[in-house]
Amino acid sequence: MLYLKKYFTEGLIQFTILLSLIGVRVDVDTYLSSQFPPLREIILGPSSAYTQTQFHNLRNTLDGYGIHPKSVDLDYFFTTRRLLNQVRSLDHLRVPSTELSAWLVHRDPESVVSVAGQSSPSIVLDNGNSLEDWVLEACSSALMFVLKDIDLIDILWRQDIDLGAGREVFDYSSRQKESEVDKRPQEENEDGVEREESWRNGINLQGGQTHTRVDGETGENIPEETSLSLQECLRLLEATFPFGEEPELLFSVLSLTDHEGPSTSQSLLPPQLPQAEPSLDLEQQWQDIMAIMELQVKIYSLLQYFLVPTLINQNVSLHQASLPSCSQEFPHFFGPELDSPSTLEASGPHQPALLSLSSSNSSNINSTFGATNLTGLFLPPLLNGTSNITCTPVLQDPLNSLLEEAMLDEISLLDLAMEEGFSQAQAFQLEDELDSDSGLSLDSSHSPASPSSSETSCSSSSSSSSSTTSATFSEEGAVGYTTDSEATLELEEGAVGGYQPEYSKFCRMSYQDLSQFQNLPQLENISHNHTYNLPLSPSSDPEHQQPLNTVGKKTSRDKQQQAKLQSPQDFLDKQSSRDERRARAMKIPFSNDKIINLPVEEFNELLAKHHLSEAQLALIRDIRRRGKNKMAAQNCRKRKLDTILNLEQGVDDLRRTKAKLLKEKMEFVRSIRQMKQKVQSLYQEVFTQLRDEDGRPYPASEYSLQYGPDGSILVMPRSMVTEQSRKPDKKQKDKKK
DNA sequence: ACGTGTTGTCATAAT
DNA sequence: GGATTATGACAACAC
Repeated sequence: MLYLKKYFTEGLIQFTILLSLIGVRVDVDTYLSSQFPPLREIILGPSSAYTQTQFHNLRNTLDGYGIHPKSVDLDYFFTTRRLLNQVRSLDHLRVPSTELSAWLVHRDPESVVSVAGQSSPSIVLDNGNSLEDWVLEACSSALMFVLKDIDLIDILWRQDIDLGAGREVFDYSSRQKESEVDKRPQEENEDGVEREESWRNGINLQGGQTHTRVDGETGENIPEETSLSLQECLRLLEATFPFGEEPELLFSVLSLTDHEGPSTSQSLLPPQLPQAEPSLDLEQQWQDIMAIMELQVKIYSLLQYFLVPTLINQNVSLHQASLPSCSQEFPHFFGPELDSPSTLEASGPHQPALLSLSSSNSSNINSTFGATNLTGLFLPPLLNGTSNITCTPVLQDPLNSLLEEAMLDEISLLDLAMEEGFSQAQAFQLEDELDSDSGLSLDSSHSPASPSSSETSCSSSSSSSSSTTSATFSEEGAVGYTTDSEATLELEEGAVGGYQPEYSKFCRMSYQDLSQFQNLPQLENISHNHTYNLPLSPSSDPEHQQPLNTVGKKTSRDKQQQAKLQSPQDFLDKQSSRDERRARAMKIPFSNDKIINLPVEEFNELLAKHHLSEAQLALIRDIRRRGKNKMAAQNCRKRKLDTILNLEQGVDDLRRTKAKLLKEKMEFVRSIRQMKQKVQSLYQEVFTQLRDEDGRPYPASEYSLQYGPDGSILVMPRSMVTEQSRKPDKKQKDKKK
């Protein structure tokens, strides 16, 4: 059981991320919600650590967790939670819910590009399945991606064969042919139709139990049965794709996989692979997964050699396909961060992704759990330093889409830099602009009132509940209390008791709550030594005043103050708020806490019970007004701060969106440019083959092809075209085409 | 001494 | 209309 638990706690997160990277959506909700609530908390974030507190309202709730109808908590609670989740989701790798679906690129008999995961039923992880089955499924999926990539390379080769002039048998051990193909993208128009068809056949991938191979000579689909086991595949791949070797080796493998016996020519595994290899232990599977990832990186890097411009025009993701050299041009974009010690630490064996997840917040996600670091988590430094995955030309596979979402920012920068000819300095500038704050210096990780700090405080206090300090906090729920003795007093008096302990359970903190922890070592540098006259504090009763700092070691300032004190009464006066001192001076017979926090009816009853002078009544009303206003001011400030933070986040979101849209725009522009080139080449080809009645070619200087309104194509003298084009602009565009 | 951040308080408007 | 809340402005205070 420990064995399983170890893998679950340390490996589940990594597995989830890994599988997400390779295109497998994992349902972790079942596990997280029913079995591992802490994990869910770590991944999805604390649920309510960023909500403000209104002490006077808590007493009206059943358990301290409810929200007063008039409280801003009501909408603020949900809004904050939602926004926080959104913020977290921005940079976190998203953990999809409710299903495990493997995108298995497959090849179907209808010669249509399809992705199995889009239509195939999802594999839902339920608790009935063993983890081993799940792991094996994952391995199978990962392997299928590797093999899919082999198919892709295979296809590319067949593409070259089909497009070759003589359809000669290709020498797989030579890349000379590839270079030749590279050099003649425009010379194959004669074979364009067939080439298109060949491409469709070649790219026709499918996952499943059968592997349909496209015959290089006839173009027919040849179904093949597959029986290669996971181990066999891994051994084959590992033995054949050693790192650092030349691409020629890959060709040899492709030759084997495509043309030799059944033991090597079948690439896709049956989904019931766990049954095929039930003896594989989890560690082996994990190593296999890592090996697969490494192999994928290798294959992706090798794929860069194969991309030819003609393929870009087919069905290859343009922006992916056009980045074959980005790793060489911009290694520093990913390299330093990936190789940074923090990344290595985060991906260490003892604290894998968990620490990064739990400690990250909206402001430092990029540095702890960003997409870039995700690659760093799973890719060997030597390879991920070149970020092959992000820049690798691949077909429209789920890895691509997932990576694109997770690494959008970085990729966008790279794309912008390369596509638009940005200088590296410009790219860095844009990156800094995207990453930088809005100048407000509201990094939540440093703000005492920020959600992250609140969460930290909560976790720290709850995690050390055995200590004297936090014991006071957790037992009395005295968030915001000045002393634990006061809390005890409050309980004894029962004035507003009954809700503080429940309140503490949920670790909700008010705006000023951090003052409670100012003596905690880890928080000493955060909070000033302001002592609040908090509404819940019963310290207003002079007779019950106790020295402060019973919850921790005294600060030097407190010691100095205490040294200066000449009497206990002076000390009490020093520690009391002005209103408390006034109340004491006026001999108000009840606490300021009651004055401030009692509901109006009880407050009036309280006043009626005692015979008070006008001065006392006026002071009591002032105390109540000021006390409520003080809380209101605190809430107001907290709201203001939150608003600023949210706006800041909104600015970041908009910047990301802008970068994404810019990237898409560049892709479209490039696509249009390529289409125009293609149309132009077709135009030239058609035009040069046109002959007049005498069999002579039309001189290009005098004639041009024009699209008729009914779709026909006409040969027109340029003089006529010029006249027509003077009127509408559209025709001029047509003329250019 | 000065700047900055935090907090309490007041005045006022809004609820 | 009174009670409460929200918020800008100011002052006091701590660092």
